[in-house]
Amino acid sequence: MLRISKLTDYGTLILAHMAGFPGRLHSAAGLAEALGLGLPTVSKVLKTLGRHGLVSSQRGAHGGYVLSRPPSQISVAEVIDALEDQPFGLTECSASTGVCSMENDCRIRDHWLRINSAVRLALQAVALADLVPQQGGASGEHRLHGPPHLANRMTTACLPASRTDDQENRP
Amino acid sequence: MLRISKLTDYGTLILAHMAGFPGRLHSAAGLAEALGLGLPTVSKVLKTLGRHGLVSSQRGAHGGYVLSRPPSQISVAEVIDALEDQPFGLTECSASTGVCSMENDCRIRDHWLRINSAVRLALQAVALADLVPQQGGASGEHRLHGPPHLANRMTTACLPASRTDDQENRP
DNA sequence: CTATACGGTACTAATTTAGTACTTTTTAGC
DNA sequence: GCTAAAAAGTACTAAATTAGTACCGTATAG
Repeated sequence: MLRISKLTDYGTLILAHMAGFPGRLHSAAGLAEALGLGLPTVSKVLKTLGRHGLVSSQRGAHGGYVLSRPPSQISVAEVIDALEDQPFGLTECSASTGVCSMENDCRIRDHWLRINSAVRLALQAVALADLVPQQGGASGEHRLHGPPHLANRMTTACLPASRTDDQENRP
Repeated sequence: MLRISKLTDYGTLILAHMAGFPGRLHSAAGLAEALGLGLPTVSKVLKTLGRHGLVSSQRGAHGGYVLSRPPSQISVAEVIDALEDQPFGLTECSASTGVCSMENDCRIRDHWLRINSAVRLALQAVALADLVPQQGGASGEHRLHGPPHLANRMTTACLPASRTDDQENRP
């Protein structure tokens, strides 16, 4: 339903948070704390982001993650590409070729391809740096931390969020 | 994952097909046949589209469905609104208010709202008439039927946004 | 050499989506 | 009227996805 998955939402949040501290090393545990997310979940997301080259990792004690590139050089589209399993596209036929037997005869496909491009351009136009309001600094000027609970902010349109109070459903 | 559901995809296909025969009454069975989809499924989609006013129905023997408005006046965004359960929005927080406890503190939310708007605009810009290639023009030759199987053509779509100036590139 | 922290894989559970079945209402045609 | 075609409504079952968790392996600072 035109929604991004929760993990992608978490990823965006994590990266936007990191974008507020350019160059700083963040441990998965620290990020989980700061954002109010579960450690296993944050870990999972960071591993995936690392595999896609959006963050670089430093293993061992005192290790952690850093953005691989300046926040202005990483777009939301890339975050989505990294975290969503399927290739970008509103319809499967617009994401890959050969999945639909109607393909050659389908008059709608070309249009989906165009619609996809438009959507993608819009997403490419937004960089992580744009998601950090008072970012200019670099040091801890923003307060993103705190007891966050965005338990379920993401989803596209959808998520259930369930909770409302502070800690409950966060494992 | 930024994808539209299959039912929405079917709906788009059905409506685009109908758009090729303006004013003509189509029975659910006839459409199912022409598009190679299951009758129960087509019925379900048409009922929903009817409830949202995109098609008008005529009950009883020789009944059927017709587009409620000219194909140029129905946008893809409306089709999505009618068939997707959740309200439009890439993230839940951008679709509704009050679902996320971080809301007031979330710096990312405003951006998601902007991104949503951009995506939505892109979808509103495409009308059913645009999905019927040789339609208004004159040839009435379209052959959309056949054994279709659009098994899963639709899926993710991601969303978009807009921010940076445009670089729109129209593929 | 030990504690910390990332990396990979696999599994289970929950949520969503799709599809189907059955019943009711409406209307054209005999 | 009666009958058949066709939409409308409701509910349920099954399938597919997503989310979250666990566990084990590897690297490194002190």
